[in-house]
Amino acid sequence: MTRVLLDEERAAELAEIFRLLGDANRLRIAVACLDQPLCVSDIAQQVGLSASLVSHHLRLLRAARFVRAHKEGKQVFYVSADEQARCVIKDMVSHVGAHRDATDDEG
Amino acid sequence: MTRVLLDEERAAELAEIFRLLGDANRLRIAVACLDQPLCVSDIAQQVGLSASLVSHHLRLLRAARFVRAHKEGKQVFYVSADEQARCVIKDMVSHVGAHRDATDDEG
DNA sequence: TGAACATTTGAAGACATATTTGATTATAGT
DNA sequence: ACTATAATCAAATATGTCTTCAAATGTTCA
Repeated sequence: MTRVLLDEERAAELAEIFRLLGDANRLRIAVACLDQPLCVSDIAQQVGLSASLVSHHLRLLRAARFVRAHKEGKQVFYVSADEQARCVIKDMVSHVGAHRDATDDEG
Repeated sequence: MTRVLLDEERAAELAEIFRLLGDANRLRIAVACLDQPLCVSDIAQQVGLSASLVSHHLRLLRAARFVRAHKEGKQVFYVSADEQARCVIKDMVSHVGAHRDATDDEG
């Protein structure tokens, strides 16, 4: 049997991650950046939110190292920070039984 | 390549789960109930919170079917609802790299 | 320099949530 | 019936968060 231990400090860390993904808009933004870098306005259009609001959420996601950003001219592209960030989301999505799509050529 | 798709409705569902675990106290309560049923006062003592507050959080966890309850005399015991609920937490904990303990004989 | 675009920032408002406190219900034992 | 314990509930406070809006920053191009 495997017991999960969780002291106060670790609980706070873990809860912080959960809390961050606990907003539907922010979660959709995080998911949008899973597979390829997207600029703010593209994300905004994809999730149907204002660029300002998306930027606000991206700042939080970046602060928690869920996404990283790089600049190209006027635009700033955001993408999942690393494989662990992707795993956390993908595993959870599959846990809850969301749809997956094996296609590669449609976006 | 596997793309994760997330429509608005599904994002809201998933975010709801994340949000629920996004509070450190509530997360610790959920973790405490992972392996064995515990009554409210035991949980309260274990996490260092008032019984009232623990009860409050347990109500939310139960509403989301993260835990289930059964009564024994004056006490109400809470335990993780099912294997999926346990997986969601344990996977996340391991993702973040929390301690695990393989012992069986200490409580 | 000036205009147009992309993004960020700060402040304000609306809204939701966590926590405390005291009262209330339910159960067991005397 | 009375007491003690366990848990829940309701109201109130405090705290935090999401969102919007307007202004500001930085970039490209003419």
